[in-house]
Amino acid sequence: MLDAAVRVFSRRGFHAANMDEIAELSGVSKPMVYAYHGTKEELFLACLRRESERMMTGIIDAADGSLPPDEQLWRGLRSFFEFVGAHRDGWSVLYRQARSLEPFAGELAGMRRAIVQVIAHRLDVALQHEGRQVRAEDLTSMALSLVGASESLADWLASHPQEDPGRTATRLMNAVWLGAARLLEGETWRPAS
Amino acid sequence: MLDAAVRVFSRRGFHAANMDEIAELSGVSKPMVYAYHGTKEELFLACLRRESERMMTGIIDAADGSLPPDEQLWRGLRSFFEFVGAHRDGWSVLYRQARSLEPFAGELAGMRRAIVQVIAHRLDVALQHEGRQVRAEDLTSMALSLVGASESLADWLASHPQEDPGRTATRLMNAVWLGAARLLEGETWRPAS
DNA sequence: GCGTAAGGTTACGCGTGAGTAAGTTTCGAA
DNA sequence: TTCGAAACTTACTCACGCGTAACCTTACGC
Repeated sequence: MLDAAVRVFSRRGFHAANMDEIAELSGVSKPMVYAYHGTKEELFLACLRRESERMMTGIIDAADGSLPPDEQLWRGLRSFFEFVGAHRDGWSVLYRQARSLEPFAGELAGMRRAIVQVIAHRLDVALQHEGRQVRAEDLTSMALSLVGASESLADWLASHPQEDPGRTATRLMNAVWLGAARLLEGETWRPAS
Repeated sequence: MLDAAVRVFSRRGFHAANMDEIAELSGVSKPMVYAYHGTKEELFLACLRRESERMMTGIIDAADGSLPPDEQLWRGLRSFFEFVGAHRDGWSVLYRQARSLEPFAGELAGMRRAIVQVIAHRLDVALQHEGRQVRAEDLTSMALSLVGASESLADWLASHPQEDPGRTATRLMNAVWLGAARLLEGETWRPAS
């Protein structure tokens, strides 16, 4: 029943989705949907919570803290892309719908900030381990870039069903990790003008 | 009048925005809005077109093709972040609202694909100039990552008014360009497992 | 067999907001 | 001074879709 809701919300968007369609796709009548999940907002929130928990637990379990930093990062990314590949509709609800709808945007934004902070912290640990100190704001912007790049590739992956999530994760590692490694060596790029 | 519409759309979202509020903020009555811009969808589209054109012309003008690749990239990025800094509401409409609304998503997605292809092509030129051949799909994923990272930082910038757009652009260059440089030297990251 | 409660459905009330018809003011030309 | 059209407003219609009241039906204890 939540599956039906997630599908309709992802295809139509929160507002354009109507409860009758969700009910029909669930194979029950509308008052049943209300009986089980309350109002439309509550139903949407239930979808949101389920999908975000599925995603987060996968990532957290994958990125075991005892592994080396690059391995941690890679496993986290792979888990993320696997979630997107397996739950395209869920991803669409989390990323496209919830982020722009006022009652829900805050919750999602908070979750995203938490992820960014976790990644920034891991980067910090990795860099300190190599004896380098990096400003907090630079760490944050690196983490933000990484998350944004992941989201972008995730969206691409969601519309390319034949693609392998692991391959996508590897591509991103290549594009990002090596840049981080350079920074780690003290190299920086500066504008000429 | 479009300014008022952009503001309301960005704050409330397309559906929650109502024409009465837009009319009131414009300082005219509702039928006037309809007289000048047709239906709500047409009004939104007008906002979309204006904001996207502002953004695109800025970026295209900045990234003059005769400059060296890194300088081109940096100027394009700086122009993009300057747009976001100066037109937060416009950015919000383009990025948060339009992408998730069915009648408009296609147009925006097409524009974004075009940007990704342009960047991928520029990267290709830069790499070939250094004598390296890279698979088309790798170029695309690098460009997608770059665009996603830019969007992510743009969103962060939009909620940090005191921040300097140029600084944000420089940070992104540091995080991304150096990674590309490594790839350029033939180095790649591979999963251990 | 018969009351009753759990688990449904059908059919409606009602607010909201897009879009408009009809009326009003402003202002320039004759 | 009057006519008329352009520019604008007030006050409405009407569809849509959330949420619910009222009505069925199946199954189980007594």
